[in-house]
Amino acid sequence: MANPMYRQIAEDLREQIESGQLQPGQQLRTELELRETYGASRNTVRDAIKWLTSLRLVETRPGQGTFVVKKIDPFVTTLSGEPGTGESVTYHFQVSRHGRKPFNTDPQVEIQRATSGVAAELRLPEGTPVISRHQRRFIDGTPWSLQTSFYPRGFALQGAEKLLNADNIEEGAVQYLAATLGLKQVGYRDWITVRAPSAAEADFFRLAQDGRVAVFENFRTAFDQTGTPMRVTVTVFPTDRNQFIFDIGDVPEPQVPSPEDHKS
Amino acid sequence: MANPMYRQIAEDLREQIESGQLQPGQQLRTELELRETYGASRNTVRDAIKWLTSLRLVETRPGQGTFVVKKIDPFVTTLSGEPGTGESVTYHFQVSRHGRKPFNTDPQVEIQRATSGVAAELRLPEGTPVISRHQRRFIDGTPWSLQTSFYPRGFALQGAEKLLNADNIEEGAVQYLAATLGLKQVGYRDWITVRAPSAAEADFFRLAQDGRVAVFENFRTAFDQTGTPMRVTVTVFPTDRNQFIFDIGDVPEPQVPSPEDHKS
DNA sequence: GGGTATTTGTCCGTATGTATT
DNA sequence: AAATACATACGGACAAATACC
Repeated sequence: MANPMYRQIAEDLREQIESGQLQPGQQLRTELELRETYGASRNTVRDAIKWLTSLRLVETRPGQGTFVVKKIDPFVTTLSGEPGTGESVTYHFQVSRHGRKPFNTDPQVEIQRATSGVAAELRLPEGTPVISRHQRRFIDGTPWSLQTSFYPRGFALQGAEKLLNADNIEEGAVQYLAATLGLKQVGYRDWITVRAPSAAEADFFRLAQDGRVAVFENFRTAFDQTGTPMRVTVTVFPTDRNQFIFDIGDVPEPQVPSPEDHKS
Repeated sequence: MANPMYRQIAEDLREQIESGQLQPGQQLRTELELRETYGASRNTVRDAIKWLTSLRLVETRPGQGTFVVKKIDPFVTTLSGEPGTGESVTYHFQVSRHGRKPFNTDPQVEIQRATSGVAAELRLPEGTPVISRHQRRFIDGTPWSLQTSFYPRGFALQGAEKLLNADNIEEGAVQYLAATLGLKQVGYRDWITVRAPSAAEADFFRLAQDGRVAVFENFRTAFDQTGTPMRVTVTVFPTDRNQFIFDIGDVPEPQVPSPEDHKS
């Protein structure tokens, strides 16, 4: 089947991993030992390990060894909250259900020119200045997501000055905009894609730089009562530790669904 | 920065790709030529190419060369249809909006024992026999998704015999179950994860076997008017050609959003 | 169909560097 | 400081896939 020798070695090791003979977190035998075991050269053994690395089954640590990857207990985020609920509230709710502690850095606020994507969503000409509020978000100390919200700059001039403050808006941006500008968020659209992380993202999330772990990118466009987009939020999540739930229509209470149950 | 030579070579090639100097689909110079260009050994050049491969920037074709990956015009699927709408209808609607032609194989119907995940979602004991209906789905000839729906076996005995037929249920399974068993689908929960493809999945989707392109796995649990799960649908989509939309609350009409606009 | 040139894939051996313990 | 283990880099040989004549 898998003719080349390095694939056969990889297949053998893979079976040991998937059968539980090699446990998550456990160290494999060293390259020199595996060379003896399989009667191959060290480079061929390394090719086998690279193959398993690409499959995200093992990871190598210089000076230490090769280890079976530990599955991260995933962060499960319900993205279908109430339409009038902002991101922070929605996320906070979901996360605290698991008894986990989220932590957000204070937002980094900038006036930026809208990129084509953000401009199109906000129905503004490309390059229009917008308010950008960027946050890094952790759960129990683990890097969880990078989030940037974009608002039309006019919002700040029309009475929503807090958007320009580098503080969390305690009452939530949704409530704040409703109170100050009379903008009610009546709905939103989530657009979910997957791509390779940028170098900065890989660094923040402590992912390998080679892109083997991808990231979700979620574009959320929120609409006010007139059907006008009032905000675009871009959130990036590593795919190795995040899962999402959307409830559509009438769905009974969660029963604390366990991610462990979700395997084909 | 990226000290090792192969990373420097990779970085140089990457800039050529991202600057557009090397166009999608275009062939890179051969390994032998790059060896001359960079004054490195062929193996070092190959390491650089492997790095770019892992980042999904290039792909190699034996006997032909190395090519800049072409971005696939993505299939955008709206997963938040009406709660009373089945998968086939929802997907069909979305896809035809783009003037694309979906094609589903006839379902492969089996009685299987529920795995732990499916059993938990259907609230059945693990190992309970369930009806499994599996389809391969294409758009314009491109492998698009693999879908398996699971129903309690009792449904067939109670009057919904068509569930056991290896034919598409023309009126849609949702309408059929409403007509025969009085089960109205009032809502569903989508649970979205990302993982490496199995060998069979990589084969079907024509993905590399090394898992560098991941797949979405969506677990959809549908509920009837009593809040009881009536179906679990597991759908697998390659992440290199699929994106998803969820509309929550009041969202204005699509305006045919272009995926090209969605880049950070 | 067969043969040849081209290009990537596999496998080996060796030497040295770097990270960790 | 020494030992261990993976990372980088080189050079060489042959195999396999593809394209072209």
